[in-house]
Order: sequence, then C-alpha cells, then structure tokens
Amino acid sequence: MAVTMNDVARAAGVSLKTVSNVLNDYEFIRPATRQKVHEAIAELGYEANLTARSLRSGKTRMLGLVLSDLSAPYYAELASKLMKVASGRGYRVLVEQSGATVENETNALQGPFRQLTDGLLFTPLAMEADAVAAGRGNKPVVLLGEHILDPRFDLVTMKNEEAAKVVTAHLLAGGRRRIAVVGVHPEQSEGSGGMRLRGYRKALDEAGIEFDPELLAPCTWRRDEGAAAISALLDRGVTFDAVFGLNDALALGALHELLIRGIEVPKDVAVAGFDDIDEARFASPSLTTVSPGMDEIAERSIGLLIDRIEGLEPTDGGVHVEAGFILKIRESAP
Amino acid sequence: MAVTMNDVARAAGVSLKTVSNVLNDYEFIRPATRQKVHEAIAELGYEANLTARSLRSGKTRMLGLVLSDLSAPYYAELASKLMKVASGRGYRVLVEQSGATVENETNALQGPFRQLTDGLLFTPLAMEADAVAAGRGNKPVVLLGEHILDPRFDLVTMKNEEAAKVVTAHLLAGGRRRIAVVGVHPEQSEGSGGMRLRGYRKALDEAGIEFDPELLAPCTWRRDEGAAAISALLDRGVTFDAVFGLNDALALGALHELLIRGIEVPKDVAVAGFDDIDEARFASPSLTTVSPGMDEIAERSIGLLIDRIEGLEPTDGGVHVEAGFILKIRESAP
DNA sequence: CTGAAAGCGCTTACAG
DNA sequence: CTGAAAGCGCTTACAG
Repeated sequence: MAVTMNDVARAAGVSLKTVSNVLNDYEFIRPATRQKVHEAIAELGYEANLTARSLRSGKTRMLGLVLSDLSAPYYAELASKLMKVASGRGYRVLVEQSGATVENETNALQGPFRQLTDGLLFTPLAMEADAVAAGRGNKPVVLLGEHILDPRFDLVTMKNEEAAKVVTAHLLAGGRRRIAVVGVHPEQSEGSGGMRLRGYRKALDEAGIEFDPELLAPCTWRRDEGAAAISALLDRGVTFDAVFGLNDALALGALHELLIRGIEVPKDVAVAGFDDIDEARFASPSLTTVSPGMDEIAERSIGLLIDRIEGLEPTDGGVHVEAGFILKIRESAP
Repeated sequence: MAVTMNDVARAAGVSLKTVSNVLNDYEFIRPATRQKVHEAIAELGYEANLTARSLRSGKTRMLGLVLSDLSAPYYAELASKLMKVASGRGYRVLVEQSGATVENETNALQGPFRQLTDGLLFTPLAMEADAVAAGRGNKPVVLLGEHILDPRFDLVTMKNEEAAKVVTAHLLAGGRRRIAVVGVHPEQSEGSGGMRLRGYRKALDEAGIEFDPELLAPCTWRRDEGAAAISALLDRGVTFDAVFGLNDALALGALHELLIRGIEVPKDVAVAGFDDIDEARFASPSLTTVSPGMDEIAERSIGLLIDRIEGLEPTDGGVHVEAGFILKIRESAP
C-alpha cells in the first residue's frame, strides 16, 4: 500500500535501522549512506507513518489545549498564536472545549484526550487545585490563567492585579472619581476577576478615594451581561463617571448600553476594559484597555510545556511565569 | 506499564478477540461473557490505546479543519461549532491554519497533517480547483466556502448571492438609493465576494436603479481596511446614503469611520453587513446583517464528511449543500 | 459465538 | 557506524 521504511531500506540497500537513524538525525552515519537513503526516500516518495511512530515511541508531538470555548475572542486569538508558536517547534495543538464544567475539565485531564497529547495547556475554570493535582497524571501540564495559583503547578499568567491598578489609576488621573466595575463575581476573591478587582481597590486606596460597593455590577463575563449589568446600575440610580469592565467584552457591552441611553463617552462617562481584543481598537469610540501580553504568554507557555516534555526544564517545583502588559489609551478614556 | 487488552482478557478468562469484540460492540456475544469483560475492564481501569487502534485500523477518528486564521471571529465561531457537532458523533477536530497561502494549503492537503485525520474540511482560499482535485488523495474532502464551486467536490456553502440580494433590497426598501459596497476585490467575480456583489447588482436591477461603479470600495476583508476604504470614498467626495459591507468586520470598520466623521447612522447613512458575528448585535448602533446559517453549515458539513468516511453517503459525484439564511434587521439599517 | 495467529510501521535495546 | 530481532497494543481475516 503506502511506502514503508522497509521499502526505503531495500531500495537503498541498507537495513531498517539505518533508515531510522537517518530519519532521526542520528549523528554517526557515513555521509554516503545518508545520501543513499535520502535518494531512496525521494525516489519512492516515502513519508513516515506518524501513528506507527507514536505507538512505538509513546510520543504524539501534539499538545492539548483545554479552554472553555474557542469562540470567545480572547481564546480564539490565543489558540491561533499558540498553534503558530507550537508549529515552529514541530508540534501541533489539539483543542478541547470544556464549557467550564467540572465534568468536561476532568475528562480533558484524565480521558482519552490525554493519550493523544504529550502535554497539556490547561485553563482550569471549574476544577479545584487539589482535583487537578490528583488527576494530572505524569505527563506535563502547564496551567494558563488565574483560577488556580498554586506552587505545585507550572503556570503562565498575566499581571492582573498590577494591570488593573494601572487602568484604574489612569481613570483617576483623568479626574474620574466614581468608577463602576462591571463583571464582579460576588463571592470570588480568586481568579482573574478577583485579582483585577483587587488592583482596582489598590488604585483607589493609593489615591485616597473611598471604595463604594454600590459601584460593583456583578455579572458573568459576556458582552450582553455587561450591557445588562450597567443598565441595572443606571436603573438603580447609582451615579458614576467611569466604567471599568473586567474584560473587553464587558466593557464593550457597557459602552453599547451607555450610548443607547444617550450617555456620552468619554464626556459623561469614561470606559476602560481589559484584554485588548482586536475589536477594542475598532469600537466607537475606540476602547481604552490593557494589552496583557498575549504574544509573550503564547511563547512562554508553549516553551515551558515543550521543555517539560523534552526534559529540558530542570526546575523541580512549579515554574511561575508572569507576562508583561501595556496600557492602551484610546478614545473611550483618554 | 499501562493496562492492555491482554490483561483484561486474562482477568476475564477470555481471549483477546473477545475483549475486542466487546469493545467494538459486536452483536453476537453471550451476555455473560460481555459482563465478565466489562467487569474486568472496570476492575483494572483499562482504557483503549487510541494510537494502537489507529495504526491497526487506519482510522484516527479525527477530522482536519483547514482555514486561514482561527483568530478571525467567523472562523473561531465556526470551528467551535464544528468541534461540538463532531464530538457528538465521536470525532475530534484538528485545526490547521493556512494563512491563505498556496504553500500552506497544499501542505495541509498533502502533508503529514492528512495522515492524522480521516477526512478534511477544507476552506480553499489560495489554491485553484484543479490543484485541489489533483492533490486531494483518496480520503474524503469536503470544501467549505465559495472560492471553489466545482461539481467534482463535496461542498457546503451559504446562499451568498441570494442573501446579498435580500440585504440590498432591504436597504432599497428603506429608501436608500446610493449604496456603497465595501470589500470588493477588483478582478474577482468568484468567491464569496463576487457572489455577494452579484446579489447586490441583481437587487439594484430589479429595483430599476442604475449600478454606479464609483460606489465600489475595494479592500481586503479586514476591519481596518473597511474603515480605510470608506474613508477613501468620502475623501474622493463620493456621495452615498447606505453602506453594504461584504462581511460584518468590514461593515463594522465602515461604521466606526462614519461615526468618527460625524456622519449619523442610520439617519445619514444606513449600514448593513454579512455574517452576523456575535459582535454585530452589540455594536453601537447594532448592525443589520445576514445570518448565514452557521449552525446548519456546521451540522451539514460534519455530517457529510463523516458519512463519506464511513461509507454512508452513496452519491458518486460531488454533493452540494446550501444552508439557509436569515436577515437580521437592527438599528444600523432599520 | 469464541480462539490463535498475523501484522499495521515504526523505534528501541542489544550486538557487533 | 550498521544489522537482525523484538515489540508498542491493538484489529483483522481465518478457523472452528
């Protein structure tokens, strides 16, 4: 059927092992032999069978990427970048959507998905740290995001608190005093949301402005929820002169609602977000936000994972990487 | 190391073949035997080795998805849906980004990527029909999109021309007479762009309105290009009372530019797009557009591909599926 | 309904 | 530097 290594070996007049050596770039091969093999490969149009290679070697050269939903802009952009970086190092990325449920996350961590990959880039949103630690098996896992911050794990994350503080300070520097926060999760002090809220509060503290819980608009991190949350705030008669969306989707939802209500942005209310998704640049008005260094996150997380797989990362405990960030000042909060 | 079928066979006191039969739901197995095997599997925590299965059976139960860039909102949403549909039928989706270059598309079609998948969902953007036909090999390929319309291929597409005609007719019904078109490719009569432009012209014809080439704003399909194209049109002094973006990103870019210039939407200029990406609902003003039936596209394309793989689709020639569409009337063109 | 054997196409010790 | 053999863990004919 297909051309096999055996056919190549026969055509080149060498043994199977020699063909394998050539394919795997083994150092000590006589140049003449190497050339004979390469000629036979070219002549026969041989292509290595990846499945057979995987079965024998136990490696698939695929990395798993577990995230809640690929259609979310942030994840779509991240996945795209991760694939490009991985490709540069000879790996593919296989994506699994968890919908942020414990069941699906557990499945991705322990089920057949795991077999198909040499290591996992895992965004835990529902599972707790102990469950992840118990179920991670012995292939490398690198955590992405902030839901779990635990010295047991390799982790690549962004500077949530610090960046949120900088955004908030920027709004304060623009003269804003009552900054509503959209996307707060009531009882959550962990995760991206909790950390960004902490950054917000620190900025207020440093500016000597009292924190007013009235200004918190709780909702899940979806655009329509952001619109609804800001709408509810306005209906309750809460006054504010700025909105900080805990991510861009929320900020854009809020922006939309403000404009519908005839509130001018940034004149009456300034708006800022977090993530710098592509859309932020093209909103009307364009959105002031924080770019959390996605390129760096992609490079470092893939790098760390592959180093673990190939045994190039010597550190014993969890490696913790924090990517840098950049404040993007645009029209919505100049 | 890991638990194998052999271990299960030994524990259950049956042969390897019997375990295989149970795992593959072979009909004629004595219930008692089946149960013994299931008990042994549960007791030992056996999980089938997918790589070994693939090597022997020649099937990976993975589908390849080739598209230009996963970070484009339309593709991200499509990929997310395709994965969910495929998962329901027991397949995974492996994504390959081509960047719309001939080289990468050819690689995805003929290179090692192909080995990893039982069939391909392929969005050709750079390759020509003959090259695809020559290189597709003997595993099933289903084309997505409109760049290649050819009876030799299975194809799932949207009603570009018809839907564009309906959008244009809607603008005309609202009293607009000079409708600019953003995203035209100068010499391209094929592909989504060409077909949508044809729909636009048909609507004009039927309304008895003369076509004015001045109103065509050529650019590639990116948001910033849309903004720049409409800007160029305005700078040239071309007058218009509506804009039809050949996709939503273009329409949103144009919308942004119009608002910046102090042109009121929809009062001065109505704006409509194509795709109904999530963002369209939340733009300010929200965007009138066409929903091209992405759910249906996902269902039908995965269904067709898997039917081909499993030999369930009897048709000899290429099957051509056209998904339905819905006009979404929103604020930008009521 | 079930069994014993072969083999998918590689890589990996083991020799030399 | 290269060879002959074993074996990764399954499924697939072939028997019975």
